[in-house]
Amino acid sequence: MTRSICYAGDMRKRATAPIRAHPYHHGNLRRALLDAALESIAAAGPAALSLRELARRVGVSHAAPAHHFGDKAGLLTALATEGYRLLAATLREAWERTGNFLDVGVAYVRFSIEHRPYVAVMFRPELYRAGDPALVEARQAASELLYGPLRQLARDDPALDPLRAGLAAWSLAHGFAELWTTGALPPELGDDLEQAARDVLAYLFRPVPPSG
Amino acid sequence: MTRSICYAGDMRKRATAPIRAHPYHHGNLRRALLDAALESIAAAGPAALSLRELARRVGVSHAAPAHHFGDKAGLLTALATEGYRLLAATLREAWERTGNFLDVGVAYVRFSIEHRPYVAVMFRPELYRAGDPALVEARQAASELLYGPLRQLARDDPALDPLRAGLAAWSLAHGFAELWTTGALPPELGDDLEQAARDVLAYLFRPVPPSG
DNA sequence: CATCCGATCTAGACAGTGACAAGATACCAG
DNA sequence: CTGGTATCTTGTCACTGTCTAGATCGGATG
Repeated sequence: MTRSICYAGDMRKRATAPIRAHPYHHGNLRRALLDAALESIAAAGPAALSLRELARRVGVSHAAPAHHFGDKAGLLTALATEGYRLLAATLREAWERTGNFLDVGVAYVRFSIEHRPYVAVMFRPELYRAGDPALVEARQAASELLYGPLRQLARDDPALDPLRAGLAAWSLAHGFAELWTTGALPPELGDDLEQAARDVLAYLFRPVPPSG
Repeated sequence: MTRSICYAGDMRKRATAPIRAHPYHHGNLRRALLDAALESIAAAGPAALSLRELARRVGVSHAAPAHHFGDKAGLLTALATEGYRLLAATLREAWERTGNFLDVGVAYVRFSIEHRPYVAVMFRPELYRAGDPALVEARQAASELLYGPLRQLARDDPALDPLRAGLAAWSLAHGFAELWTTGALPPELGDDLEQAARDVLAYLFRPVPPSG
């Protein structure tokens, strides 16, 4: 989470207006609500999310969120979209930096853990509007970055079906991340996520030449 | 779901009492509520679950569920426990019937799809009491059935770390099932779950002898 | 500078929810 | 028949999401 939060008591406001606890216009309420939602989800999951509590925490009235997101589902749709964009950026960076397929998988796992609030929403489509155009576009972009590297790998090994092999890799990374976050994993695995992910992911495509 | 449901208008009641729409004692309210919950979760996910609506659908007062489960979390704890027991039975059956490791994975995927309501609760520990003794026991039993077959496989191939290899298999099956249910998979994969799962799971341990 | 207009936020109200307390009913052991 | 306990009901409370109407601000237009 690299974004900075712009709260109500912003310095810009104080220069022109007398000190007020609650200026009428927040400045960047949309972002503040999203950040508050991420915090809340990190603490108690998306099911326990309360729009009114977000509003309280940010210092606006209970109906203010509705204007920016229309709906609770609207807010979660925005979060999911942002999550898919962030995921796509993460995967692209990993692929361009290492050119290594395994590292993309590890990056996927790391993203799932470090940005758990996003992922907790992204893969619960019943919570948001899964047909939203911006969301669909962001999701497809992220998906493409998962399959792209695989197509390249399939050129070297004709026995590899890029679709199913990619799906296997995606499933493996996704499942490992989910099992890790739900705490379902045995403690003998240790707490070094990076190493554990690498060890486990390596079981896929073992016979494939060094790059994998 | 092999259990039969005992609803309010049971024949036994009618013999001794005049025809009543709502006899005071339901007969098997606990099971009826669990079944209603499964239906509701199948339709709208566990987040949208409403105890009062369950009570209405079963034909009891809004506070009746509290007596059997104490709490909404209590009901979900019961569901998760039951889910883990069912999963354990499914995996055991698959392993004893086929002795094939891949088939256990396929059974896991099939369970995740066919009993989606259970799984939707089981892997969202923030929704229930994850420390509940009965639940912990059921979860460990299911987990053991995932690792057991792997230990046997590791005897043939010393290079196999049973823990991490088992985790890879579990992650792969779990991730595939989750991606399938969220509809995140490309349509080119077809709609034959059994075949798709087999194809994808087969990418793990390819070099391992035929039994895997 | 004055004015208007749209974007942003507030205030109030409503039905629905989970949880709690107190009471009613049914069943069962004695 | 009777007392006691498990089961269920009724009433209530604070809280939530959503809807309505209204207040306030900021910036563009004249």
